[in-house]
Amino acid sequence: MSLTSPMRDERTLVLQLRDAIISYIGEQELKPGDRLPTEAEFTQMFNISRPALREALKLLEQDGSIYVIHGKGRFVSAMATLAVERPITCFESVTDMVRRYGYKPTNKVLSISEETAAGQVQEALRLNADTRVIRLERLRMQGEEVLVYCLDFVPRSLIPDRLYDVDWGGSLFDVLESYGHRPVMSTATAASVMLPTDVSERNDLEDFGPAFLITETAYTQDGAPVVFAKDYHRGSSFTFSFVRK
Amino acid sequence: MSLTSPMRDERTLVLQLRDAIISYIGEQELKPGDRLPTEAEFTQMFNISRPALREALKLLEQDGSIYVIHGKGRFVSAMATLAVERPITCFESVTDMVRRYGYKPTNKVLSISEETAAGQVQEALRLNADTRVIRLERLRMQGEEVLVYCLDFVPRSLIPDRLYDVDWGGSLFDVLESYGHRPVMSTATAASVMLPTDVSERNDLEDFGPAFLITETAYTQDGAPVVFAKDYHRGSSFTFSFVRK
DNA sequence: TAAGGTCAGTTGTCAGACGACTGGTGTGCC
DNA sequence: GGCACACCAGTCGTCTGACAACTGACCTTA
Repeated sequence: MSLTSPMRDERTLVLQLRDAIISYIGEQELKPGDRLPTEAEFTQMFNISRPALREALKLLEQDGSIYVIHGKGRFVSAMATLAVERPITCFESVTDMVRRYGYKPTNKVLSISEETAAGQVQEALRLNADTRVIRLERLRMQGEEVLVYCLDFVPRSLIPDRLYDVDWGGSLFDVLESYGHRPVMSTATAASVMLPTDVSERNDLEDFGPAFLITETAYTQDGAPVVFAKDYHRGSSFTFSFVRK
Repeated sequence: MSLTSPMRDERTLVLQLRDAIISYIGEQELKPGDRLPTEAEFTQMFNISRPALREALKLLEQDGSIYVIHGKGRFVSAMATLAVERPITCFESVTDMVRRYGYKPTNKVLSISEETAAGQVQEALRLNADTRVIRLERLRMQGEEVLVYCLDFVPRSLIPDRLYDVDWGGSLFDVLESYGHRPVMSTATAASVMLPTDVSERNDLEDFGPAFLITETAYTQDGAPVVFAKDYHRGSSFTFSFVRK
């Protein structure tokens, strides 16, 4: 059993190993509680050194796929069989998320404006009291049906162009990336709420029903907050999955 | 800088190291993008070997707290500063979760019965068509207010006692643990819904409002599903946090 | 001046060794 | 015969030392 197809160098050996072990568990149809090959067997199988193998195994231990008993061996854990395709903990844009549900959404910009950061927005984006932010209000539609009502805030300084020169109809993350502020992760909270009455009245959304609200602050790789968002997902159209451990 | 207070052996060295590095980042007030000490420096600092250190660093890489550039060094990532206290991805009983929100909940058993598994329940618990399950319906109350409406299903075979000999007023997980079926993880989905009308009518919950529904299948360490649950959390009382990356 | 080579610093990988823990086996004592 | 204990093989935990590969800066040279 070799690791990479000849020409593929790709990533670091340890990550390849980790995936190879996952594949091995799948191919051998190992069930939770089953014993894994020993370190010695794995190193021979993949023809790699023990430290490299151990780093890969440690990764699997950390995410709970396997567990180890000193002096006995390593064993498949329940987690290994509980792969959720695309959990809520995966960072992605609303646009991509909606598409994944099989929708072909169109975006409708309700309003784009500039204002002074305050309260929740100011705090999340770590701004001074008098800092300007862009306020973007959009609807994600599937045909005539509103799927998500999105309210985004971005520090004005990140986008030095005129507001009307920017295409707000696509993914906000793409816009930010084009200005060198690509968000890569976020902290978020989820709650179940009704749409704010002013929003539902203005947009004829009285029948929107219970909304799945994700309040999210997105950060760049170097830790700078670049977006504060409140996304109201139509409850009857979205279900979010995840693993708890 | 030593690792453990003298008498503390506790866990494996690598895990101690991981936490020590996290502490180091905190103490030195390293910000995202800052460079970490080299492997050589760390091994001297903690007086441990390089393989052990590398395993610890790999763990931090995996969860995104740090990133590495071959030939340059390791750097603090944004994730390191985004610690969420108790994310939704942490497996815990509804009882514990509610307590964490500062409530002192009382449990009210609405009904306990036995029925034949079917549909969603049968599928989640991987049961045959004619298998018996326990159906447990409860309310978590704070004073007179209902916080959560819980509907649980457990394979009958896991609890060989008479239903009325069991105390269902506490954590269901505790009951299962006492029979040797402690759940340790789960797969779950979250959605925003209204309470089923029969539930709200029977329990006088017409004003419950939008509910945060967590549909969860819990598993033991060896991968056996032991609980299928639908927990309707009062939307105005609960917010769930998590990190996306 | 610009292109290229060289070198120190850092991470990636390898090899071999010994310590620590687990479970089973066998022995000796009662 | 039964029980307690010592021993031993198997496995994971940790250490030491070494070399390869990559990065960036410096130096040399055309």
